Amino acid sequence: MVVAGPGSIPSPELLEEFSQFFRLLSEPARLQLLCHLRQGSADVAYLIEATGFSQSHISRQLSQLQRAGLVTCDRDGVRLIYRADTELVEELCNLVQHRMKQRLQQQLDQLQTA
Amino acid sequence: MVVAGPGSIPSPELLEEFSQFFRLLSEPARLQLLCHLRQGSADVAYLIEATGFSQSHISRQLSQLQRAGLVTCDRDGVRLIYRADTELVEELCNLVQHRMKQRLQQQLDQLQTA
DNA sequence: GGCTGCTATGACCATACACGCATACAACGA
DNA sequence: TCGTTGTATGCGTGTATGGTCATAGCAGCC
Repeated sequence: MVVAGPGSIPSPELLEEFSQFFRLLSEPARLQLLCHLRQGSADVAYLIEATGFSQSHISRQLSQLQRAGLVTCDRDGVRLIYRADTELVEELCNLVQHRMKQRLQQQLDQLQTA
Repeated sequence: MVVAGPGSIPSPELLEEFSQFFRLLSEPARLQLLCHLRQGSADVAYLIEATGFSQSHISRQLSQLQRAGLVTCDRDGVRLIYRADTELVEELCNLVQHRMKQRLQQQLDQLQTA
C-alpha cells in the first residue's frame, strides 16, 4: 500500500554505487584522514603522526579514497603528497551537521515544553 | 608535513556521529527502502512485496532509519505506515550524483583526447 | 648493482553486521 | 478472552572489512 504513485526506483547498480560512496564516509578513520587533508596537502608520515594509525592502514584507506576521487597524490621523490578534493565532502558534512543541529534543537524544545 | 596550517579536527565523538549517519546510507537495502518511501507513505507489507526482503529484516532497517529520524511512522490499527523525511537524503544523493557525473565526464574526456 | 627509505600488498585475526528463521509481543475483532 | 494479524527481537550464520604484522615492490642515492 502506497499513498503516492510508484515513480521510479534507482537501478540496483546505482543503489550500489551510492552506497559504496557513503560507505567510504562511514568510517571515522577515513573521515579523519579527509579532515586532516582538508587543511592542506600532507605526506603519509604526517598522517601517521597525526592519526596514530599504522602505515599500512593509512595506505589502504588512502587508496580507497583515491579510487573514489576524493583524494589525489603527487610524488616528491619517494614521498607521496596527498591532497583532498574536499569540496563535496564539505558540503555533505554541512548538510548532515545542519540536520543534526535541527534534531537536537527539536529534542531540546520537546524537553522544554514537557 | 602539512602545507597549510593545522586548523581544527573534529572531535572523535563528532567524527563518530558523522560516520554513523553515513553508515546508514551505506547499505543498498536501506537506500532502497528510502527510495520507496520517497514516493509516499507505505506499510510494511508493501515494502516486503517491493523489495523481497524478509519482514524481520525490513523491521530492523526501518527502526535504524527511524532512530536517525530519516523515517517516521503512524499506526493504522495494527499496521504501521512509514513515511520518509527524505529532503536531506535527496540533497545528499544529488550532490553525490552530480559528482559521479563529473568524474565520468572527466574520464570520458581523457579517453577522447588520448 | 647494492643500499636505504617510503609505500603497497598478502596473510591473518577480530569484529560488525546483513539477513533469515523462529518466536515473542502488541493491537484489534469476535 | 481468545484467535488473528502485524511487528519486533533473540539467535545463528555467513560475509565483509577494519586493523596489524611481515614482507614485497619501488624510487632514489652511493
